[in-house]
Amino acid sequence: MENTYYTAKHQRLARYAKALGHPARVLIIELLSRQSCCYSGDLANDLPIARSTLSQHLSELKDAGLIQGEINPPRIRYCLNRANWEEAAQLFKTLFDSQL
Amino acid sequence: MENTYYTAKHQRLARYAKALGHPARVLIIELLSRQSCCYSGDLANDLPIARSTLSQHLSELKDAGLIQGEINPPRIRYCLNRANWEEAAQLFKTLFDSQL
DNA sequence: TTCGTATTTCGTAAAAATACGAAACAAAGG
DNA sequence: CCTTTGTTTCGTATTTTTACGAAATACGAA
Repeated sequence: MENTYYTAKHQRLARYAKALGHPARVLIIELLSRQSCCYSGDLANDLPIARSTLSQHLSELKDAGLIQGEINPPRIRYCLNRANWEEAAQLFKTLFDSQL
Repeated sequence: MENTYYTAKHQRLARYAKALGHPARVLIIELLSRQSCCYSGDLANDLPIARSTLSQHLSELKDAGLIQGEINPPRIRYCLNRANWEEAAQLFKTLFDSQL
């Protein structure tokens, strides 16, 4: 991590961008940002992928910090991680605003 | 492409996001958006990777439509693709603004 | 306790991304 | 023509991503 070339911001931005780098994850995020929270099963109905694959995508979004899941047995409720979502929004905004 | 789940916007957003999903590419884009255009060799000095690897990253950004290169022998001048950059900015903005 | 529901983890396979150095290329200058 | 310069393409190796179905887990209800 002792890299003088990439700053923490570069790395975080890349991390968030990568998490959004698949249409399924974009759709998941879009659904979550519109209707607050969702259960994995509800998401499964809106996506053309196996539930295990959906679970993997959810894990990636979670690892990147964009979403969080709270257990609500026997289901798991996924919501945006608002704090990180705000950070990501800010990082992207700064990048896009920096043009001449 | 006949997928009723992912819209064209989801796919384009994912494409742009994926292109930004590596710190080297974030840095490249940041440099380009700040100082209009750059030569590949100049970028090489700011990045901790081999020139051939840089060339690959530039190709990916070009394939995603975020940058364009114009030949200026014996060098190649890379610039942002402004139209697509605007589109990407708009797509991200819409995504981030759609929260409750 | 056994069953049913919701979801994840495991095992695995195939494809894509990342990286490097060597070689190729294209154009200008000697 | 030969060399130098800037850059890309090729060949290759390693790692990561994407995807699926089967099995495991966790919990409430019967």
